[in-house]
Parts: sequence; structure tokens; C-alpha cells
Amino acid sequence: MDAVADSVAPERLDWLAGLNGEQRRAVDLAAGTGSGPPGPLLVIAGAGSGKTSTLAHIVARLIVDGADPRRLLLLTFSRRAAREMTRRVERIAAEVLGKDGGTLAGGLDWAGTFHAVGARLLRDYAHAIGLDPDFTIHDRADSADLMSLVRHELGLSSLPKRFPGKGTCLAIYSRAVNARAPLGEVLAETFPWCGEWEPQLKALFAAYVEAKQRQNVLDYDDLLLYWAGIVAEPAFAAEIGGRFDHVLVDEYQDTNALQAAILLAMKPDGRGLAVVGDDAQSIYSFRAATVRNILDFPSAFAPPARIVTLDRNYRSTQAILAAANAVIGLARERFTKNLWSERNAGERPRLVSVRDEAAQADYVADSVLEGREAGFALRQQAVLFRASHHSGPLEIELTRRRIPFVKFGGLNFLEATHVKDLLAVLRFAENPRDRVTGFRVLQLLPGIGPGTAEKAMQAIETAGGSLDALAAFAPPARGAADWPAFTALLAELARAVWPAELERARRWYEPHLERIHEDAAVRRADLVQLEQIAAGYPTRERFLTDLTLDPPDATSDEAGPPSRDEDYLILSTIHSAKGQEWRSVFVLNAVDGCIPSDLATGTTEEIEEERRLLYVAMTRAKDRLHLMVPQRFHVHGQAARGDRHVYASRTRFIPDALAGSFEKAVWPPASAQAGAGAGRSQVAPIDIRGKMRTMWQ
DNA sequence: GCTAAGTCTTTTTTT
DNA sequence: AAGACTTAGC
Repeated sequence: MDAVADSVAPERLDWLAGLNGEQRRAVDLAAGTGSGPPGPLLVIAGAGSGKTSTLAHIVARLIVDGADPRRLLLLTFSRRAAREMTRRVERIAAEVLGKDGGTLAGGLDWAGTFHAVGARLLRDYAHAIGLDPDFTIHDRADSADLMSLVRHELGLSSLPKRFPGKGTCLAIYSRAVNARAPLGEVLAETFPWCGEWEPQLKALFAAYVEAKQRQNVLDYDDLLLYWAGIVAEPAFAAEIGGRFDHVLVDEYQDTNALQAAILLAMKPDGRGLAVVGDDAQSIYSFRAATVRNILDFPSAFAPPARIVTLDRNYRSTQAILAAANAVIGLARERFTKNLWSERNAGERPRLVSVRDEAAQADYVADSVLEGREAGFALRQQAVLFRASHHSGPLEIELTRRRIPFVKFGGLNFLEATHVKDLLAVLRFAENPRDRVTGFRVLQLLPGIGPGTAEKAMQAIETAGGSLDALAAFAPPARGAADWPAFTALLAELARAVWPAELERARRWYEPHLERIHEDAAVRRADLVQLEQIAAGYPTRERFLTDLTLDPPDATSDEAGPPSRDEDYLILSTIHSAKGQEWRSVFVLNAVDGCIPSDLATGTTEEIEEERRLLYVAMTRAKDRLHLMVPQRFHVHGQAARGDRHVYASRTRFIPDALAGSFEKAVWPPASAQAGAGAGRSQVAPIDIRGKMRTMWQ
């Protein structure tokens, strides 16, 4: 033991010298004293406090100290975070260990989301729990479709009084599972308007679970639920927990009760367990995340977990930080820390009043270009918003001005009909028992509708899940013409080599694509792109699993994704911006109704979460921060043709008392408005549009 | 039993 | 603006 310490001590001190005292303490506590695994540790890491760096140094320190990277479990919130962490650990390790750092490459392979790690463990332990290891994974949309199917089968879709929709049913189910709460409680607290349906919902969920099992599919929640189920058995808990000497969890404030139970089962005494998070940044309670996890973590163990608080911010200017602190300072519950910074004061964040969303888009586009002139590359600038569609007018404006951008969050291209269709073909070949997928594929054929699809799926089930049943199946006359080609395709897919089979499936699908969609040409390009993505995966199973658990998270406009070295502006939902930072940040629609969303003002907790959301958005900015306040904008209503506007007021999270932390601006400036007005006709405006409409009444 | 067209509702954030 | 559900026509 002593010899080891002596031989590496000097270099160790060197490479940790860049950390501050508290960060250093976190690394030391996580690494332990060398006699057995270290006790449980909680790191409260404020926004921009070097959390990722600290975590990376913890991992690197463990490896330098001789831990086996393959026995290290790193649970992150997204795959993107996992990749970033792996990259940084590799860099540090290479620096410290020199060329020996190469031993790490590929070794830190247990880094990923709870769901991805769960999927992997479940394939390993499938035999032990009577699960077929060839299960396929349903994404949210698939799960909702299956829920809809079951809902229909139980006759819930045609009741005199409207039964909750498929999405709502799935949300209720998911919350009950993830919060580990009884249905009645979930209904009372989160879905009070569905309370009357409790018995029907219970029956629906029972049937839903049965359907999943019969079809050998797992949904997202199952990945956690089955994992929790396995480790609830002490023998398995010891075995699986024993596979990892260290378990590190990032963004712990956004984990839910089920995830906490998994961790606790795997590491009952907390030894080797370290979690990192920030209670002020918890923004995922809609996914049943609970801030209680992080608050209760220390006392879950005896002796309690050690706590390290990182409150020095390295990211933002003092002016930005002061404003963000002021916003979070008004929170119902006071948080334990105020961030501080030694960075220069900088400009106060700007609260910009604009006329409407169009003016907002104009202002942002102007300022982004101006910023670029001032030396902020487009990639150093980001536009953040509460809901994905808030960026619509801006996207149009950016496209018009040919400013390249990439959008994170919201719909991704895997949700496009044609991409789902093609993937469904592969999934059908992978797991013929999957009814949602089967229905989708079968109904691509002309002349095959729900009725025939149902019979065909029944034939497969009778044949024990074999696609051979389809060759013998006789479709109605209208669907007969395309049937042989279809069965031939499936037979070939069973034999074909990956990724050639995807191309084969695409060739089969293309004529149908042309028939179904007007804009087949645009859609075909997506399918070619899908093939390129597929080429990077070793097997069909890996491709399908990874794509479901880690969908490409960015979409760009029709021009396709800009190449990697190109410069582009970042558009992102605030949720997807978590953990990121940019030199200049614009926050759209800082008005009541958007932040907080008018859909989230029901309870105090919801409003508090919206406040934290604004805090998260503001703390992404390093140097410049603009909060946009459109005075007037269409409420996200239904009227596509209506030009009804609503007058909005500045977000309640920035009351007048905080005005001192911001600089107020009106755009366009009054003088420019007057100037523009001078060029316009002095005649009173007439309502041409209104006249056009009344013409047809 | 399939398809297309029409009416009605519902709208956040994501693994 | 898209999805769920209905209706009419083939």
C-alpha cells in the first residue's frame, strides 16, 4: 500500500492542482483512503461549478489508483453526457498515465443512462427472470400505440363519456411505475381529472402489461422496473452490485424513486456510491423525478453520506450570476447555496421588450449576426425556449436569412412517419410478435387495413411467433398482388447480413413511400441518411436498441445537418440545454404563459419547477444573456387562420423588485420606430384582411 | 373490409 | 397541425 502511494504521489498532486479546494475534497472522498471502498458521497454542484470536470477527475483518480475501469458504473442523464464524460476521462487519463492511458480506451464501457445500462443488464440476466433475451424496446410512441390498442380491446375507446387518451393513460402508468406510487395517489395528485376512471385504468394497465409480455417487448419503464425487480432479490443484488466497485451518478436531482431504489439495492451500505447533482436545477419532475432523492441521500446510510458543496462558478460573469441568484432567491424553499464568481462584472442581462414574436425573431437574428461580428462564433451562441414550437417563427427567419442552425429537443427525425415505417420493417423481422410494429408494417401494403392486419398477426401468434405463417396466409384479393414480394422480403431479412438488410428493406419500401407520400423525394433522403447511421452499428439488434434509447437529438432544417466543421447557431429547449454552456444565450418568450408554461401553473411545486427552469436557462450563459419579452403573441391556441393575439406580461419570476439586476431595453428603439413611421403612409390603416375574410361569409 | 374525407379535440418538457 | 374517431362510398 505504502509503496504504491510513494511511487505515484508527485504526478497525482500535479494533475489535480487545477481543482479548487472543494473539488479536490470531492475527488479525495470519492477515491477513499485505500482501505476498502469509500463511504457514500453526495456532491452538490451548482451551475457552472466545474461539476463535469470534478466527476471526470474522480473517475480518472479511481483509474489511476488502480481501479478496473470495467468495474466502474457511471450513470448519466443522457448518452450525450456519457460520451462527454468518457472523452474527458480519457483525456485526463492519457495526460496522467502517458501512453498507458491507452489501457482505458474502450474500458469505461459501463457509462450510460439508467435505461441503456438497464437494457444491457437485462439481456445478460434475461434467463434468470424468464425473459426472452431477444426482446425489442418500445419507444414512447410505440408504447402509446400499444396502450391505444389495449384501450380499444377493452372497449374503453367508445364509452359515452370520453376516456383519457392513449398518451394520458401512458403518462399515468409511467408515473405510477417511476414514482413507485399507488394508482389512486397518482390520480389524486397528478391527474385529478382522471380520478373517476381508476378501476378502468387499473384493468387497462393490467392488460397492457400482459400484452407487452406476450409480445416480448419492453417499454422504457420496464428497463428500470425489471432491473429493480432483479436487484430486489438479495442474491442478485449482491451479484450485480458486486460487478461494480464504484457507482457514480450524475444529475442526481433528476432521478426518480425507482432509480433510487435500484441504487440502494445494489449498494445497500453506500460504499463505493457517489452521486452528483444540484437541487436548484431539478427540472424533470414531470418524469417523476423527485428532489427528495438528493435531499434524503445522506440520511439513507449509517453513517450518513459525506457532503461536498461546489458553489464557486467558473462559467458566468458576475452580472449574469447576480441576476440568476436573484431569480432563484425568490424560490419558495431557499436553497443551500449562492453561487459566486471571480469573473469580471460584465454587462447586466438584458430584458428586451419587443412587439411580437416576429419582432423577437428579427431581434435575435440581428443580434446573433452582430455577436458573430464581435467574435462570438455561431456555435458559441444559443437560443433557448420552454417548448419546442416556440422557436417556429425564429426558424423561419433564420432560414430566410440563411443563418445555419441546429435544433435540439422536440421532434426528431426518428418520429417521422417514413423513418418509423422503415424501422418497423426491421423490428418486425426481429420480433414478429410485436403487434404495434406488425400492424404498422402490414398496413403499408395497399388493400391491407386493420382487419386483415389483425388476422395476419393472429396467424403469427398461432404459429408461435414465426413469420412463416405469413407465407401461408391468404390476404383478401385487393392485397394479393403485393403479398408475395412482402413475404419474400421477410424471408430475406431473416438471412441477410447487417447492414445490407436495411438497404434491402428500403428498396422494398420505396414504391410504397411514393404511393403514400406526395413529398417522397425529401423523405427518401432521410432513409439514405438512416442507412449511413446504420453502417456504424455491428448488428441489427444493437442498431434498433441504441436508436430507441439514444435517438439522434438534433434536427436541422430541410437542408439537412450541416457538416461538422461548419458553424451553426444552437436552438434548444431549456430541458435539452441542461449541462451545456454558451458565451451568448437568448431566452425566448420570458413571459407568463410560456415561462411558466400556462399548462404548469396548477400547483406550487409546478410553478417552483418553472422558476428553476428559468434559472437553468440563465445559468447557461457565460458572457451575454438576453431575455426576450414579446408584448403580444398568439397564444398557442388552435386557430391556424386566426390572428387573435394575447397581450403577455413579463414572467412573474422577474418582478419589478429584481429589475435592478437587469438592463431594460425596447426594440426597435423608439427613434427607429418613429423613423420607420415617417416613411409610411399617413393614412389610417384599413383592415384588408378582415374584408377578405368576410367576403365568404 | 378498405379508403378517403370530414369533424372534433388537444396542445410542454424526455429516457 | 396532427391525431382520434365517424361516416360515406367502393
